[in-house]
Amino acid sequence: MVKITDVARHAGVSPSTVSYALSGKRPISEETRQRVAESIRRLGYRPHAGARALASSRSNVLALVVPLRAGIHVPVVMQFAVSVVTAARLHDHDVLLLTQEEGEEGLRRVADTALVDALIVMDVQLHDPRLPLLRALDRPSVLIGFPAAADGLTCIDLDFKAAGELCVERLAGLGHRVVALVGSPPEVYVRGTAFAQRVVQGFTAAADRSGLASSVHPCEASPAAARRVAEQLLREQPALTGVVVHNEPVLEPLIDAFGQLGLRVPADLSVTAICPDELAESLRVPVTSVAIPSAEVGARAVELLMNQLNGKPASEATLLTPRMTERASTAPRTLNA
Amino acid sequence: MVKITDVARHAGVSPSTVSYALSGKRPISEETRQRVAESIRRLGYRPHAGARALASSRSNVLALVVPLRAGIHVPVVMQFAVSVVTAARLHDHDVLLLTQEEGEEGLRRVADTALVDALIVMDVQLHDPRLPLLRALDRPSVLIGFPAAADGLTCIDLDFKAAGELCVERLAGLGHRVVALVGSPPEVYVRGTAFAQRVVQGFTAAADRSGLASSVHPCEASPAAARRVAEQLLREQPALTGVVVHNEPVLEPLIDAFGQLGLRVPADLSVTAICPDELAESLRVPVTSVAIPSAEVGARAVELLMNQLNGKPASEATLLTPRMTERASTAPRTLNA
DNA sequence: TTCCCCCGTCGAAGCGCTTCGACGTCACGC
DNA sequence: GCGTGACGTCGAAGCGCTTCGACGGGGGAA
Repeated sequence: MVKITDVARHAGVSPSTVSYALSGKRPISEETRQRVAESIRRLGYRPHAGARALASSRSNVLALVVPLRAGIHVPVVMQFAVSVVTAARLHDHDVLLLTQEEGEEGLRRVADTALVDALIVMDVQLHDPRLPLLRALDRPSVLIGFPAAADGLTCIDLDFKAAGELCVERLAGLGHRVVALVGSPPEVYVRGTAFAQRVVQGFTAAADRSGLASSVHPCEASPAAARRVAEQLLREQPALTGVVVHNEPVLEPLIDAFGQLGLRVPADLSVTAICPDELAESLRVPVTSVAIPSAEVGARAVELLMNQLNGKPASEATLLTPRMTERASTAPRTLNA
Repeated sequence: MVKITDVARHAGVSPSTVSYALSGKRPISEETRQRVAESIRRLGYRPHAGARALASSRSNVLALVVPLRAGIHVPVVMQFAVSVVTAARLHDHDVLLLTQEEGEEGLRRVADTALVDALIVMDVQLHDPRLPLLRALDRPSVLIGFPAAADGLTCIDLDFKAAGELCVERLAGLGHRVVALVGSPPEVYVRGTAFAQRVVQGFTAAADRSGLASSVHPCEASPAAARRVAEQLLREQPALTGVVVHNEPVLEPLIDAFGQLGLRVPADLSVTAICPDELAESLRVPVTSVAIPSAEVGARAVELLMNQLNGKPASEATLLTPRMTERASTAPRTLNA
């Protein structure tokens, strides 16, 4: 293994000079820098990560905790993970993958052993048991999602409340008067997953504000459940002309089910969704949707951590403004009349 | 930060004794071990990962390279990643997540900096450009999937050829005489993804052996493409009664498309698939399928690495025997006659 | 009884890097 | 002309851990 002393000897400088040439933490003359760079290239030198971590107390690794629970949409998680890795690499950091299964002990372990410099935690619950730990840890962390009390914690997420509102307002703007929200599976609400609840809040608030009749329906992630919800909606709200869907796997089956029940989208029924753009675009009837910007959230989360690692003050809350893309699933109600 | 010398002092032993008590690499009396354990508990000691890595030249971290390409089914990747993390933890290792985007340089980096002890590489191509590098690297690696020449490399995967055969044989056993394979998107074959090609081989070989008329159809991962393939199949092979699907996102749309074209599954058409069990089970018509055992592959991959890290000889090839689960999508051809 | 060897423990020497203080040199301002 | 800094570099001191050789004591073999 070629080490820093080998490079130093080869370049005719001291090891510390090589180190400074590499880190830029002290001025090094252009000529020396060149010579060092050349020696590094020639010898194929790679600094030893462990030695570096020990000496600098920086591992240049971030922990990413991914959820495994029922009811979360896997591709979104994956896309998010990838964007975190990509963003981290831009800052010369790597990403350690932890599963939620590891729990608080896992977080404590990677933090206390100095395996990682900072943590990103996904799928935050309203009253997440990990919050006290994250506050107490001596390393910065970013939560994806907002718990009930976010004080002292850095959080980021799509503004799901605004997303819910946006979906309703769009329908209201098209003249729809009776709307329903088809939401995530019941267990997601039961365990207090913040983003799901926020969508409900936004949906309800906006419906009330606009004077719409509205209802909320959690829905299992299966075609059969979608079918049941569709039937139930027609039964209970015969005047229904607008549906907001916040449940990726159910979006397509639900539209199918409405179709089989004689309701065409968008002729008889307008649908808006909160889901990744790729999903919304790929359906038979492309769906007007609020995007879940996983890539942006991931990148921003990394930026927030980097700021903290570089001693900048931690901004507490970052809510990303939802953006809606008009597609083929929405139409003015006048057409249905 | 509490360090090993603190523990040693508190327990009235030397640091090396603490180290040996922890690692078990030398005999330590039960009494001393107890005392050390108690001190560790009391002081909340956690060994510094970097220091450990430096001194022992073992980071206890594995690299996992995940694919990002088009045409791969994301949930399978995610499930695999999770199983790798879980298995790694059982061996006191963590997992560093790399994207394929990082390429060979990424592999070299984490290996040469001693950031990781070993690597797991997914989505191996038949002529993967990373193979020479992996052979040359001074740390062990396991490939998920088989390249054209696997010599000197440890590989593991489902036996996709056998899986393709199994699907055909099942259909043949039910009396079907004309079969088709609906495969992965064209780009997957173009770039020489081993498992996709192996399925085709198995499918064709088994069909020939059984004297079946057969055809192979790559298919984009969209409902529209599924529809087109369904129409094409009916046109070109009117006598078709058996279909093998190796393309997760297309499985459901394809069955739907056949339905709309007047072919009921399994009454008119028997379908077998190679896909995760969860997918096969969740469809309207649960599909007879060969499971993709991501969890098992992940766990086994980790075991293989651990063996190599512990100095045991590296087994070269591990092919997992495919297992088929009978579900509702297959029926004897006599029924259709 | 004597010799060996194994058990249990210690001390010291690193592992390869970063960082701190120090030092010489040079340019500048007064 | 000399103090003052900034610049560029060096040497040494660790960072916290593992591991190697050594050593005293006790038990079994001879």
